[in-house]
Amino acid sequence: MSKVTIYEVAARARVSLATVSRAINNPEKVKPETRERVLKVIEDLGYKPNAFAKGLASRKSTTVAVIVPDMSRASIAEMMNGIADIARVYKYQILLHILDSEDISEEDLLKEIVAAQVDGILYLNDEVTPEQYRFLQKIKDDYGIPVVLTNTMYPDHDDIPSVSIDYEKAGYEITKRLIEEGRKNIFMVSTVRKYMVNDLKESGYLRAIEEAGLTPKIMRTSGRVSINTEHFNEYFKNHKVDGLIGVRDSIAVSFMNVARANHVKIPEDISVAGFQNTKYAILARPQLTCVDVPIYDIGAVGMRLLTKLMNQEEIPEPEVILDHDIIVRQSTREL
Amino acid sequence: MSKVTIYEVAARARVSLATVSRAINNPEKVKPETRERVLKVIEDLGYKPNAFAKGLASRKSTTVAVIVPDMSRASIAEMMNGIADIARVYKYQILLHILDSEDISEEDLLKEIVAAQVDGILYLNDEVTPEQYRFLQKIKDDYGIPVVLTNTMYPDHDDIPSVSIDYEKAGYEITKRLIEEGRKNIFMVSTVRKYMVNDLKESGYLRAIEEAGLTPKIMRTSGRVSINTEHFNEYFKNHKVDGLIGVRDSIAVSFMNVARANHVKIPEDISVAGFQNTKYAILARPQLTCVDVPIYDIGAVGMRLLTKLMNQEEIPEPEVILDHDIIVRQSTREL
DNA sequence: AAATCCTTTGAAAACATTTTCATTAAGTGC
DNA sequence: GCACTTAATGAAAATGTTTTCAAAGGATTT
Repeated sequence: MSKVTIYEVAARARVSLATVSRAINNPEKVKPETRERVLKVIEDLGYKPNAFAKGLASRKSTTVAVIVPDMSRASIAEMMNGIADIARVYKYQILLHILDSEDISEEDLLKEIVAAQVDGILYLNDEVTPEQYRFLQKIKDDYGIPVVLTNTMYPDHDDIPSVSIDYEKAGYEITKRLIEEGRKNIFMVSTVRKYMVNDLKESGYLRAIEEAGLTPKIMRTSGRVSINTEHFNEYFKNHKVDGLIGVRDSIAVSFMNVARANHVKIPEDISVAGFQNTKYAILARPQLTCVDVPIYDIGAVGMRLLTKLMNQEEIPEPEVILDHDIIVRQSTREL
Repeated sequence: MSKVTIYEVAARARVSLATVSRAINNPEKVKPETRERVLKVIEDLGYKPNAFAKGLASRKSTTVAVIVPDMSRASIAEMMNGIADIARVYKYQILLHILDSEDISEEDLLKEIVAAQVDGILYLNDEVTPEQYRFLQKIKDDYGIPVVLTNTMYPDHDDIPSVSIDYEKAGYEITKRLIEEGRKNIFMVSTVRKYMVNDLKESGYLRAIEEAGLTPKIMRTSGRVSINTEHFNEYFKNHKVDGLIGVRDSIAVSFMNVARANHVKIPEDISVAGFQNTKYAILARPQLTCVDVPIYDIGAVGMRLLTKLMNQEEIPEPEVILDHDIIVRQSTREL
């Protein structure tokens, strides 16, 4: 059956509770032969310490809260894999919070998380509003719970550590690549809704465009693929375009679909590039050139960073920037 | 600061601990005016009950464990959204376990989950081996923790409730559709690794093929898109094909890519269909005809079912079958 | 041989709730 | 006005650990 407690283990091993607890948590503090005996009994009885009692007594939960906006986004899901792998290594459990589309009651979430007594928080939202940032600071300061941001950053602040790539640089590089191909009318297609990471991509784009003396052209569209088709058809009827960078792979792919339906050749007429290097990029025809974001690693490194913070270890740098690549495929010209 | 306990609330409201507890958990058992007063103090102090103490004393965690094989699979991720939405409604927390690719030590996982004192378990793996099934039965029987399977089922057993669509029927219907288009050489492309759901899809395919007096042709490929290209090129050089059904959208899409690279016209020469109705199906050209699996709903219904089991409510039917649709797009002929 | 220091262990307190049981006060029926 | 029920509350036990403190015993030093 279920409930075998530390009492039974203690009785059977003819030791006190304290010794059983020590045999489990501080093995070096108990005589080897007693330890053996205790562990044998634990094994025989299939004893597993009650997590609540443990958490209550030790004031540690070995649990981290992971807050995500929407699990169906490929980047979020892949980050979860990285987080889970590292969490497993360091024996942390993951309490998952998926934010409700609109009514994100931050106050409630805060309460819930604090009540759950997590040891740390991983915040995966790629948009961090000023309110959200303050709210995370509050958790950190008032409750002493460490927080790590992944795949995003909050400019000019480094009191909350973050793990990301340099999106500005990536935006710059991918734009530069199209410029080097000789493209003159390069659009960046971003989202209507403002995301921090997309702003950074845009900054990088602008820097490259201005450096080259070209005119920046930013179009904003819905994140929804189905709407894009019409939107693109409408918009690009009146705009000259020979290069296009989507802030997400899916945006770039849906643009390619529209372009090809209009008998525009890619990459002969237009070079197209995206961000993220998801399966969409590979399944598309032509295959999509894009910035490869090491999203699994971002999750893994973020989790690792959090474990350090939870153990009060020193961290050398609160803003971790991972390397990115540019994967060149058939949607851009060769140089 | 952090730790405001029930003692402080009790003191401030000039009542006993018991009354505070009741005001929160059994409001009808305390006089309205006392309740008001207590709740006011709770509000003022920002009191939130300690989850560990609560769990320890009440022997309930209001937490469910969700076990998934790999979060980056689109179907898994979308199911999580459904699960999380329902969990939120019923105030359950989600403890996420992502199985490690190969070394799934079921024994350890069992221990971990039982130790975490979860009230229920949602098992999202779309493959359930006999060992895994026994292991789930053990959790259910030995520890009395309810378990629900989603997007899969275990044939000839109904002691563990499941939520899924009728994959056999779906396989039958989509095959029938291609037959009605006049296709004679219809392949099903399945995975090398055996999955229960894929077996069901194959059964349905076989039934339709045999009914029509055609020859069944099942090809097995890796799940990995990158490998498929070569594999397809090789295989279909020597096989006549005018219809193809992929057990996943991504398989169907990668086949279409290969076919079109070989100047095969879709749907004129070959009709192609897939399963799941993911974003891949919409981003592909031609857009993919496929079985629409209500994956969000499967997650949501599974979670709802679990809440009922956790509250010892009667459940009318241990095997819930949700409806599916067939979404006809441009990768198949019109009828 | 005494003093000191480790090592090993156990008793009991602490952790923050829920829940049971008892008590008091108030309401109801006759 | 009395017995009886019901509503509201509090005291204390129960939940299963970890951790502190003290003690006992053995080894080491002087």
